[in-house]
Amino acid sequence: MNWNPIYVLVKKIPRGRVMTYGQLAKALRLPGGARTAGRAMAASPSDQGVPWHRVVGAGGRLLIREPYASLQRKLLESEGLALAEKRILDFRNYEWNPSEGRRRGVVKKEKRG
DNA sequence: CATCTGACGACCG
DNA sequence: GCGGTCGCCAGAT
Repeated sequence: MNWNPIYVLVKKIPRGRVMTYGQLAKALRLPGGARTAGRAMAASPSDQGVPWHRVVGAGGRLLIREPYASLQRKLLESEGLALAEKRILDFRNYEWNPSEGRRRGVVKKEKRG
């Protein structure tokens, strides 16, 4: 199969969490950087369970264009993420790092006022 | 071969 | 915080 390491890593992103193209590139030391990750994602197979919607631009920006943009928004919202027009709100709380592995790493608790 | 176009990211104003 | 620009690299025309 096309076990592109990018897809392997993307598959590990937990539900309700996201990673950026740049993070993927950095984690896998992809030559060409984030664009390479983006190119791979654009060609991600739809029948291999790759949660492509969990990959977003730096800062939690939503970069995908229609018609997939709508689908991505829908999927992310269904996983509990709050979205603004062009980005994920409180992106920092959802960003996932492969090192977290099975660590809790869940949402950082907000300071109570 | 020249040029344009991206599922990008860092910078700058 | 937002839009514009530049650097990067592979594919398409």
